[in-house]
Amino acid sequence: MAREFSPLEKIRLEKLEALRQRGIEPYPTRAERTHTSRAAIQAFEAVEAQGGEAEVQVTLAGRLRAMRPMGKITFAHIEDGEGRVQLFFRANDIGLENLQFFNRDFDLGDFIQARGRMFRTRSGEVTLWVDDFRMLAKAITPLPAAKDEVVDGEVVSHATLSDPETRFRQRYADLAVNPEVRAIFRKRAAIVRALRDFMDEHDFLEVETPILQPIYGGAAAQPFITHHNQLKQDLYLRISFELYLKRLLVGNLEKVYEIGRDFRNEGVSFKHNPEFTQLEFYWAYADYEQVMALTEEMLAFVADRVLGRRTFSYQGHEINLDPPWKRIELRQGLLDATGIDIQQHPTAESLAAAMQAKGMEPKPGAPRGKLIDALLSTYLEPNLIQPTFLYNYPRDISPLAKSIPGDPQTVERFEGFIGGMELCNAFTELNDPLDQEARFLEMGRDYDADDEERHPMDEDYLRAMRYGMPPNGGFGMGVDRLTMLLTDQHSIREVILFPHLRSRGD
RNA sequence: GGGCGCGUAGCUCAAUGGCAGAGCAGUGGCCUUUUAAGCCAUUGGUUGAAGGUUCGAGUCCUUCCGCGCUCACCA
Repeated sequence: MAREFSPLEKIRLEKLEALRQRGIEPYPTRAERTHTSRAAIQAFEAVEAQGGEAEVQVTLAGRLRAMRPMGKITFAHIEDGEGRVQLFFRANDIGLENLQFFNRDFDLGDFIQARGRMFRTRSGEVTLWVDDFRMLAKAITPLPAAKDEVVDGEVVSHATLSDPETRFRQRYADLAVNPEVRAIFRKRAAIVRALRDFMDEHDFLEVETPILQPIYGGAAAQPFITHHNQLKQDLYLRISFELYLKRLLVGNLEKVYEIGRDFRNEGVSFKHNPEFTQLEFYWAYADYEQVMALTEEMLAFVADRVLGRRTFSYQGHEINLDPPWKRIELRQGLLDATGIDIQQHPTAESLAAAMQAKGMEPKPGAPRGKLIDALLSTYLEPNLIQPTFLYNYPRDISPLAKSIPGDPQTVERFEGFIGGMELCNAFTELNDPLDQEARFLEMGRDYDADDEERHPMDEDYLRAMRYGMPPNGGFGMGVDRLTMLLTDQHSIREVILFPHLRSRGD
């Protein structure tokens, strides 16, 4: 099917043809630039501040974002990676014919290059006085461009692209016209950089482990399934890094971390995307208390680096990342929030009865761990605004965590919450291969690999553990959620460049 | 997957069941320090798609597509 151009696009295609008729290549191979917008303005202001007469000659490049032709002069703004700068064209300098050429055949959205000297206009804006200009790349489709107005020094945009569907499907257009969106992703990059620096500075080794896995594990999520043609083998996209990273501890890599993508074939929501970025680390000879302390240190470090301070606003709440975080034992937290002591209810039946007695509606047939998880999600999580660790979780929802000595039903596990949202999950890792095998069996893994209904036993992981795994603490954190917090975004889609959307036949 | 809501020009939005509109963008013209520049003129629509009710549907009904919120799901 041939591309259908809109009427607006057809006009621009005519201009493209007009350029070619003049012998001008609308997509030249090379560009020139001596200064960014900001550098040019700063260079001029520096000369100005010294009272100097020296001319600041520059060649700038960027995207045309505003044009104001006024007879025999034209003002325009171009935008580059650092900001905007005004251009001033005058028929006296470039010739009337060239000015009209610019006004007629150049459009908003085109990339251009302009040479000249910097000056300050009567109304005070540092501007490029253009003596030569050139097309760098013609835009055929008009940007959904807003018009900006400066009111009391604040930029007010009118008719900005705001439809979420268009913004996410055409993120390039969103980024091109919404500078605050670009700022979010710059901040995200700074967050990831800070996390990496923190781990490196603490002597953790960055590693990469398989995304395509014959047996998935490390979390209780549904996987995506794919297929290797030549090997005639189904493979899963990983749902966590955990089991591979802990194999590395068996290999005497004492401190390892990975930052990468996980894939979970589950519901999409404002805090769930099917693929998301996680940081996991495993730390030999540490326990969950040490991991808790390192978590506090890490987030304070990231905040210092990225924000320059440890407080920030999230959805109307002032959050403070100064250590130490609040610590609440899960049992006590649930007791305070619901009046139910989970310790008094060692079975699902007993706990469900207690919940019913409180007027709750526990899901029929749910195991005890699920009921506790539901209580946590409903009665605790939404209220955990300031950084808080919930710790000591029931064993039956934590098959990879080690029990508390003397309390086999409770494991050394914590989750960190900020802004009413789960951010991280960590525990003292189970390193007893026989106990691990028993837990896998309890969780429904099976040695009978022929039965497709059952999740196969990860025998290789157990073999690794049998070689001996040092005691260790492990940690996982959603990098997207951390970015949501530090950029004050309610939706995970706002911090993922190309969030998952249902495909559409265009 | 369930419930609720939304989908109108390139963008942002109007339109009691009764002629589909505005601002910006676009096009033509005037304008030599403007900055949402201004002034004059003007183009632009399968109202997400398909059916139905009605003399008449952007509006009401059904189905479908997509998006949002929410619930469920989610160690």
